[in-house]
Amino acid sequence: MKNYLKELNDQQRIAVENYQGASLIIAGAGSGKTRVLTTRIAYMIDNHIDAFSILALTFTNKAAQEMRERVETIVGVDAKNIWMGTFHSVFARILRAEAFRIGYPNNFTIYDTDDSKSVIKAILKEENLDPKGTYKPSAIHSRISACKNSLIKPDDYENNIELMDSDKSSGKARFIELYRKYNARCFRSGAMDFDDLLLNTYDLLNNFPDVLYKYQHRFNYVLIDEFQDTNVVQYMIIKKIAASTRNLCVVGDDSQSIYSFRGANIRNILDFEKDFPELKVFKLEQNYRSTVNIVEASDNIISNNKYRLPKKLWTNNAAGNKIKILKADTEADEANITAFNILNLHKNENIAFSDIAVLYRTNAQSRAFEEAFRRLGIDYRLVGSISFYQRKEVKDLLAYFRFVINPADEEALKRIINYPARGIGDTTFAHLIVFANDNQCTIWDIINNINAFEISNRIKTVLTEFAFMIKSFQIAVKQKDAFEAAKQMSKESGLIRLMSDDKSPEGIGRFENVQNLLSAIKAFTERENTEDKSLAAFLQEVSLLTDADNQDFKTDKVTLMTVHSAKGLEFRVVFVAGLEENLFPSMMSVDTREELEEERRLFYVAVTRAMEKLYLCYATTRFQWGNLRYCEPSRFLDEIESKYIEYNAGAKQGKIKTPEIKTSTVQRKPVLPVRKPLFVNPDFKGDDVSSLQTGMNIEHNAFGNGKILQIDGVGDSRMALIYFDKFGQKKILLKFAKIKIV
DNA sequence: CGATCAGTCTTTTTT
DNA sequence: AGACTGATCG
Repeated sequence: MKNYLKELNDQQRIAVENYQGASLIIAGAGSGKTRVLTTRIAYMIDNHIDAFSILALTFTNKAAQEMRERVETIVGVDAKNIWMGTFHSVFARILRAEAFRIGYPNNFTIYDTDDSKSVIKAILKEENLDPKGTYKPSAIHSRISACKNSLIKPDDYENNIELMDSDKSSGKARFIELYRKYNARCFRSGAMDFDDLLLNTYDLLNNFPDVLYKYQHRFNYVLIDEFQDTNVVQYMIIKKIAASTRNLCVVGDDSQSIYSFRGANIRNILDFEKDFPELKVFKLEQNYRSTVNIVEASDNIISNNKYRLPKKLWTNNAAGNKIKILKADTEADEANITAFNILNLHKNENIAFSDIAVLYRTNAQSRAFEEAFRRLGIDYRLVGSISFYQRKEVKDLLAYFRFVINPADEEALKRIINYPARGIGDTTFAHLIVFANDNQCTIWDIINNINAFEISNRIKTVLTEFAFMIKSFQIAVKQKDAFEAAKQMSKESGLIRLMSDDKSPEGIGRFENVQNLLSAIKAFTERENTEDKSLAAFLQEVSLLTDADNQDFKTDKVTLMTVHSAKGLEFRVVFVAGLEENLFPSMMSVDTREELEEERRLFYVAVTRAMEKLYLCYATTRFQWGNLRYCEPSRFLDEIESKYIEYNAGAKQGKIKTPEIKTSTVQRKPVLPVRKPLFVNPDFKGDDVSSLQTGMNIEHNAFGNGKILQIDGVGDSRMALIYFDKFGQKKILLKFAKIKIV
């Protein structure tokens, strides 16, 4: 028997050896899931399975990287050839090769949530809808996202009477229209949002048999980590890819499913059993991570959930310390008590800071801890929801790169066109959008033909200079390597000067971030085993990185992060903060059993991160929206049997007061103007525009029938003034127009 | 067009 | 309390 197999227990080893066919590995917290997955892959390669034919999908980029390293230590360089990554990054890679089939440029941009919301805001503005009323950008976005994650496209949505009716009755009748317009706008910008990466991959496999064939035959073995957190599209995609070989191995723990708000669906596990009736089920129930107290307390917690697969974790580890409950007066007090305990652990028990984590429900809670830690000189690393690449100054420079690579990218253009200030304000940009809409072309097309349009000469000059600069950047990107091109753009755009002029502490921080971005590009171009070192490849990679992917957990610092980002990690000591009603469980999630059970699974995840010591903290008062609130201890604390718990003085007797309920201010409903939806006929064939003359009756691909009132200009600048029956008078640049003579 | 100021709204969680 | 928006003025 191979040496690495000897290190496994019987359940683990069987799960490794049975790599053919469909497998469901139900792996409890701390049961050696990653070890099984990596050993299984190594074992496959040892048994002459071609590394190129293995696809392994993980939850984070970091997990993929670590898994690759671990496989490599067993089987060597072959591990480099395995396709390993997150759903999003692997599919983005596939789409980059195949995007042309669905009408996208291969250098398509990936829109992050901010970009998506900004697109929605722009649409709401054009449609004169109130972004604070019924149509909140974030609400629209999450609804669109939910649709995409459940494979409901605009046509499906419109045909679904239930959805349409519920929109009507809730006053959101125009949602479907916004959904379509949002998609159209992204498409026109050559951009895909996170959900499109999944949906478009699905479409690709579904609509192009040759593509499906190609990937089915390329990936003979598919492995999925954290399967409980996959959503419908993700499952549909892997089902398609694995359909011919049926070698699909999924690993997961239903008790750790914490992403249903993102469309994750525990039902995938049930569907998997139905779709692959031949599957073998393996259960990993021995916990190697935590003490008896922690394992049994976590079992107390999770047994309150009704919906779960039967399994029982056990451990051979020591009984360990009791779980300590810390009661604090305020959030600052909570942070101080935590900091104090951390210093004690560090001094008296010689526990490294890097072995300690503070976990909380919401990112906003980090602040108090940061302050306390700074005051007491405790080094910490903050894993936030905003990654390095989402900081404003970094995104600004990235936007230059994005736009140079994909000049259809409107969101990028919006960021850079007047930054640094060039005297191109909102009004001008709004004009450009109107011109682009009228001409059914991109804003970049308009800028390049700006002389044909009615706009002040000052603006024309500035825009022409801008276009000249962008074109010089485009040449740089073609001729130089990613780093040199990036350096040139950061200088010549004026961004560097803008940053270095700002001598405030924040300004210096921003300047450093931009320098760090350039260093990251440098490192990217010098990296081994990355074949595509273009700036475009760099952009794609960083748009899918999370903050956790960027952290190095090796330096000796205490880790601060949300429970969500702690998934998959473990620490010798864990503090779970803010265990109060309306915070953990969240106020938003106590209305239904399903939501509450998800909060409980989240708490379960938090507790099971701890190896040796666990502290559960709560405060009796907390500042929220500038108001002091009284807090009740979390109901979850009562779910742990008292024999596993040790209270600090008076911890259990929290003051119980009903929190004040903030009454919402009555908002006046905006008057909605009527606007005709625009239907663009994709199959429309225009006549030769040079034959057009004043007085002709014509048909336009988007605006329908009209009459030419006037034509002026020559060459590319030739424009027609047209009166449309449905849209009134418009000035249209003939270069882009699709017009038929009637 | 851009800077400043007042008023509004915010909190889940993330690829 | 702090970020963000929109209105007003230079």
